This record gives sequence, structure tokens and C-alpha cells, in this order.
Amino acid sequence: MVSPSITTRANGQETKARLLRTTETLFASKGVAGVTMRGVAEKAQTNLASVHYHFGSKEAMVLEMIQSKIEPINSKRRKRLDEAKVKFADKPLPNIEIFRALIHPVGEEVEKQITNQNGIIEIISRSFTEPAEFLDKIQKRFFGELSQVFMTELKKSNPNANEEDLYWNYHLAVSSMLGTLAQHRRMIDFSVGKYNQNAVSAMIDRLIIFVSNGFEAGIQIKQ
Amino acid sequence: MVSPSITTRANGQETKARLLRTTETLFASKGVAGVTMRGVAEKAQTNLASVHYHFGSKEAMVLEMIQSKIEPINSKRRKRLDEAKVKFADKPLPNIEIFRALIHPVGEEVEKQITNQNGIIEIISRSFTEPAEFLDKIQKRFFGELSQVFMTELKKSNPNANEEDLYWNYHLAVSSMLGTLAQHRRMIDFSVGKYNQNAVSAMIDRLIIFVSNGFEAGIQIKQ
DNA sequence: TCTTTCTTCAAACGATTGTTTAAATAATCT
DNA sequence: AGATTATTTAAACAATCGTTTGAAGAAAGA
Repeated sequence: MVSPSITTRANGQETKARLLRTTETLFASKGVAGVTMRGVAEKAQTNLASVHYHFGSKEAMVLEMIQSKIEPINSKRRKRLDEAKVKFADKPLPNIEIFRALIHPVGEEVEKQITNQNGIIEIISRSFTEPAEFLDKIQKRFFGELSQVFMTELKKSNPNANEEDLYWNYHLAVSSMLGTLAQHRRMIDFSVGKYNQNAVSAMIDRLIIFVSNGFEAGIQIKQ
Repeated sequence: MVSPSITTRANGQETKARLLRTTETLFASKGVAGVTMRGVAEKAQTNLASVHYHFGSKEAMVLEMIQSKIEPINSKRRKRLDEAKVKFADKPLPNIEIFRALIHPVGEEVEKQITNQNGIIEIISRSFTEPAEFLDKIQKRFFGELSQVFMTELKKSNPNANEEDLYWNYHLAVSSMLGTLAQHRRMIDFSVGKYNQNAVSAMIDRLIIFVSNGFEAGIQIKQ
């Protein structure tokens, strides 16, 4: 028989999606330790074993959820970088354009969520305040290759800079970005009551300026 | 068994110190989740229940250990700030002096440890890659009051700056510092084989420049 | 010495965790 | 339809954790 689209049975894919959403919520509010197989199963209104059936393990489930959240951002990062290259027509990019391509997509993703339930910011934030073994996996998986792309671009834009300086300050820039995202909840204490999506956007814009200026101050010209 | 020691008995205080050192080692290498009461007891060659006897709970034990590591750094931070005030004789401090007082003591503490076993950097790093509930306690306990001191000083040094800009960029600076310390292991990938205490010192110096320049770029002058 | 206090010990408690098993149910295919 | 596959279910497994208990041991005070 046909018409598989009209029939809306609980065909596993739907359950899986429901499990991922639940994982998202739990992870955003309590981190990886707060994601328990039983908790996910219960909140997603299914059985404990079916969670293993769909993902194989807890770690695989959480990583798949994180991937679904970070991948779109990384795509935008590459896209933004490419657009900037076109715009500047093979001339070396200003550093701030490179860091904008790296950082701004995070803000865009935040704004995309009208119903700002389990914010992407919370996901990212939690991702970088997790026990180290977990964190390492995330970094290698979602940040390794991307870093090389951006590092290459920074070299092009700063051909006369000491290479060691470039590496160090790129490291500082990325660490600052991650640290700021991870620490974003501290902001709530500052901007009492005013914490919203605009506040996040403002933070992102400020972060870009902060980071690119810090970066440029740190690289010295050869000779 | 035999002649435990010529000098003293195992009088509790000694056991407690031994437990704290063990906690240090485990925490530095595996984080708070890697600190198990049984593991600590075993490595410290004492009994499980005696760990509770000395600390009351696991959390209290870990926090006491962290406190013993962070307190000296915070003392140095205040001292450095006071010294700078004296040096500049009531004139407003350059921002970089303020950030140097905030950040440099971390590097000093690293250099102090000749036998660089469970480095202070690892402790701090782990402290900021822990589940959020734990992290919040650490931040409030070891960073709340200190932040106000430094914020006040920044206001004095930038009397014409927009106060909102000051808050935001101080937040960015602190987050960058914490993020960099937390992410320090990424450096190992960069400086293969060359990762040592000098590398940490170099990182600290670069971080100070990075942060103070990022900060200054972010604050705009009123009118 | 006797007594009191501090410290250590073995053992169990109680709760939670990720994972696996094997049977039951639902959907799909021939 | 029947056979096959995909999914869900209840139940148990196995391991780990922080904590508590009550008694034994050691040090210090009287």
C-alpha cells in the first residue's frame, strides 16, 4: 500500500524526535548529568528500553542532540566566511569580518527561536561546562575542522604577523567566545529583568568587537 | 603495622591533610565526578566513613580543597590592586594594571609550584567545567565580592564611560579569563611538546593584553 | 588507672544509574 | 491473509554512589 505520508502512526521516527526534544530540554536545564534515560523516557512518554533502541547509548543520544543544534551554526559560519570572501573579492578580510563570521551565527540562531524554550545558548553553554571527557569529544567533533578553516583565513589576513602570535591569539579569541557563552548566565545578575533575546544579540555584538580588538592587540608585525 | 613514624601519630589532622591532597589529585584529573568518597579513602589509605567524619559530605570536602587553592590567588589579586593604587598615587589606574592585578596572580601561583603535580591551573580549569550547580556555588563563594572590588576600580579609571558598557565589558573580560583558563588544554595541541610552566606564563601575559584591549575597545566615552 | 574524647573501621543502607533480556505489540511487505 | 520486520514494553541486571550505623581502637585528661 501507499500514502505513507498521510498515515501518522507512531512510527519510531516520531518517537525518536520526541526523545531528542526531551533530551534537549533536560540537557539545557541540568546538563548531561541531568539527562537520565529514565527521565527522558518518562517525559517523552515512552519506555526506557526504547531509548536504547533508538540511540544505543546515552552518550550517543546526547551527542546526536548536540550535533543537531551545532551543525546549523557551523554551516552558517562557513557560509558567512564565504560570503565575506566574495564581498571583499580576494582581498584579505579585516579580522573583524572573520570573527563576525565565527561568532555572529550563534546570535542568529538565538533570534530564530521565537518560542525561546530551550535556548540554543543554554545548550552551548552547558556543552562547555561539562566534565572534560565529554567536552573533549564535543570539541573534536564539532570544532576541529572548523578551526582550521578560520585559522587559515586569519593567516591570509595577517601575512606579516608572527605565526606563533596568530595561534595564541586565535586560541584566546575562541576561548573567550566559549567562555562568554558558557558564562552567559552571569549576565542575568547584571541585567536584572532585562535578560532577553535582545540582550543576547547585544552580547554577541559586543563579543565580536571585544575579541577582534583583543586579537589585533596581541599579534605583532614581523620585523 | 610497625613504627608508623618516629615523630607523630596519625592524629586526624594529618589524615585530613592527606585526604585533601588526594581530593586535589582526583579533582585535577577527573573533575568532581571523578572524586568519589571510596576513591579518596582508598588513595589516602584510610576508611570510607572517616572521610565523612572529617568533612561531613563530599561537596564540603571538594569545596574546602578548592578554597585552599583559590584563596591565595584572590589574596594576591587584592594585594596587587592595592600595590598598583599606591604606585599610581590615587591617580586612576590604567585599565591594563587592573586586569594585570586580576589575572597575573594565577600565573604566579603556577610558577610557585616547582613540583608541578596537580597544577593549580588544572584545578581552576576543572572548576569551570563542572555541572552548573556546582559551578554556581564556586563562583558566588570565590568570586562574588572580588568582582565588586575590581568593578569599582574600573569605574574610577573610566569615569566618563557608559556604565552599561563597563559592566558588559567587564563581564566579557572575566568570561574570557575563565574561558581561557578552562580551555587551556587546547593549547597543548598548539604547542606540541612545548607545554610547560613557561607556556602558562606566556599565556597569562598574552591574556592580559588581549583582555585589556578588548575591554577598552568596548567602552565608549559618554558624550 | 579510669574516663572521656577523638578517630578509624567494617558493614550495611538506600537510592540511582546505564544497560540488557525476552516477550508483546504494531506496522509493513509478499 | 500470513510472514517479516520495526517498535514498544515490563522486568531484571549489575554496578556505583553518598551516607549512616555502631562498635572497636587510640590518644589525652582526670
